[in-house]
Amino acid sequence: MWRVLVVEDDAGMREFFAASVARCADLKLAGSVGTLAEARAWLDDPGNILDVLLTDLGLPDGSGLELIRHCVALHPRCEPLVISMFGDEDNVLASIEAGALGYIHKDSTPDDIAQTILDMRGGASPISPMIARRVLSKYRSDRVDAADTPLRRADDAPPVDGDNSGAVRSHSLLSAREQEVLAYIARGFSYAEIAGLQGLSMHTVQSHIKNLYAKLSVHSRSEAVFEATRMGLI
Amino acid sequence: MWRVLVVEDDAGMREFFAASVARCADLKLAGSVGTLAEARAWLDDPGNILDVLLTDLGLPDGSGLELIRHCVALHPRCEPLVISMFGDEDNVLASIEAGALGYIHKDSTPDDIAQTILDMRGGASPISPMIARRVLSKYRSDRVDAADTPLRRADDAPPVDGDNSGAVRSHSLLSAREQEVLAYIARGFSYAEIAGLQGLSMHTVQSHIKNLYAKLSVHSRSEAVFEATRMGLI
DNA sequence: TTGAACATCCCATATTCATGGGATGCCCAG
DNA sequence: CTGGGCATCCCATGAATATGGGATGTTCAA
Repeated sequence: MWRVLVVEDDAGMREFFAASVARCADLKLAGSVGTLAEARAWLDDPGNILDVLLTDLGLPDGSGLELIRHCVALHPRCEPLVISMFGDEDNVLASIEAGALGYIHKDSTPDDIAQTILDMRGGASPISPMIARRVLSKYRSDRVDAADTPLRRADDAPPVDGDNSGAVRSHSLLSAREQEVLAYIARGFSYAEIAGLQGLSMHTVQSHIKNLYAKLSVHSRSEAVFEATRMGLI
Repeated sequence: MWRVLVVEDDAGMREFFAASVARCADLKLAGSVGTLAEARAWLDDPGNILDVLLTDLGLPDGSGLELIRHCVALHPRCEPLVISMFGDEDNVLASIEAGALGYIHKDSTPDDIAQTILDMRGGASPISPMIARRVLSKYRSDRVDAADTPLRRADDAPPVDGDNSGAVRSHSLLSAREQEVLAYIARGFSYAEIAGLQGLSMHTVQSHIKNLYAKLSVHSRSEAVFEATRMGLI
C-alpha cells in the first residue's frame, strides 16, 4: 500500500487527483496540499513517510522542481511523479533531472493515474517515447562532457545575463564589487562585517550577494564559495 | 522514406521483419542480412546509405552490440533499433549504451514494427517504462560519479562506510563522515537534506558540522568550504 | 535616447544556522 | 580498564541568512 502526497495548486485538479488516489485500493492518500510551502512542511515532518510524490510544477510560491529535489533528499525511498500539461516537455525533462521518475498527464483518467503510480512502484518509469529520446540524448552528451557538469541546482536558471557580448569581457562573470564581496564571504564574514569593511550599507551587501547567487546559480554562501572556487574565481 | 537494413540470423524471422518493412509505404528495405560480417560489409560500402538499422543482438559470428557501434560510427545519421526477446533487459540496456535508440519485440506484428520505426524517425525512443527506469538510474549514477570524482582525491572515503576500520588513515584531519558532510555543505544542502541523503538525524549532521568547524577553526559553512578547499580536502 | 547592467540603499519575513548544552555506545590504544 | 576519538541522537535560542519586494542614480552601448 503506497502512501501518496498530492501537490497541486488548482483546487479542482487537486481534488481530482486526490480522489483518484484515494479510490484505489493499493494507494493511500497521505496528504494533499496546494503550495510549495505546505508541501515542504509536510515533507519536513519526520513523522510523515512517503512512497510517491505526485506534484505539479507550477506552484504559486515556487517551482515543483525544488520540491522534487527537496523530496529526494529527505525521502530517499520516495518516487516523485510529475503532473504535466500537454507540450510541456522541457519542464518534464527538467523534472527528471531533478529526480522525477515519470509523469502523469493532466488529462488522464482516474484509473490511468492509479495504474501509472502502481506501475512506477513496480519498477517502471512512465515516460513517453519522445521524452525517453531526450533523456537518452542528454544521457549521452553528459557522459561526454561529464567533467564540467554543474553540480546541483543549476536548473532554476538565473537570469544569467542573456547578452552574449561575452566576447569582450570574457573573464569577468562577476562585477568588481561582487568579487570583493565573494572573497569576504569565503572568509566567513557576515553581512554586517562585509558592509563595515567596505564602507557600505548592509542592504547593499545583501543586494550584491543576491546578484552573485543568481550569476553562479547557487542558493547559499557555501555553494557560492564552492562554485566560485571550481570556476577559478577565488 | 527511410532506408532500413535488417540484420537477423534466423531466416524466418529475417523474412518476417523484411516483409514488415517492405510493405510499409514510408519505409524502404535497403538490405537484409543474417550475419555480423555481412552487415559490416554492407555498412562499409560507401554506396549504401542508411536511416534505420534493425538488428538482432545474438548473431552467429558476433554481437549486435558491435554492429551498433560500428553503425553509429560509420552512419551518424542512422538510428539503430534492436530486436529484443522477452526478458532480455540487460542486453537492451547494453544496446542503448552502445547507441541504440530503442527496441522492437520479437513478437510484434508487422504493423507495430513499421509504426515503431516511423515513431523513432519522428523523434521518439521506443522503450518500455521498465527499461526507461533503468536508463534513468544509470543516468543518475553516472552523474553522481562524475560529480564526486573531483571531490575524492588524495584520500580514501569509501562511498558509504559504516565500518571504521580506517586504522591506517593516519594524517586525515577529518573523519569520513565529516568529509561527506563537508561535501554536501559545499553543494549547499541544508541540515535536513544532508540528513535525508545520509539516512541520519538532523541532529547528527549538526554535530558533525560542529566538530568539523572546530577542526578547521572556522565558524560558518562558507568558511569551512573555503578552508577545506585551501587545504585540499575538497 | 532608451535600455541594460551596475551600484547603492531600504524593508520584511520565514528559514536556516551556529552554538551552547547533554546523552549513549563503539572501538582502539595506552 | 579507562580515556579519547568517533558516530549517533536530542534540545533550545539568538543570530544570520535567503529571498521577495522596491527605489534611485550612473554609465555605457545600441
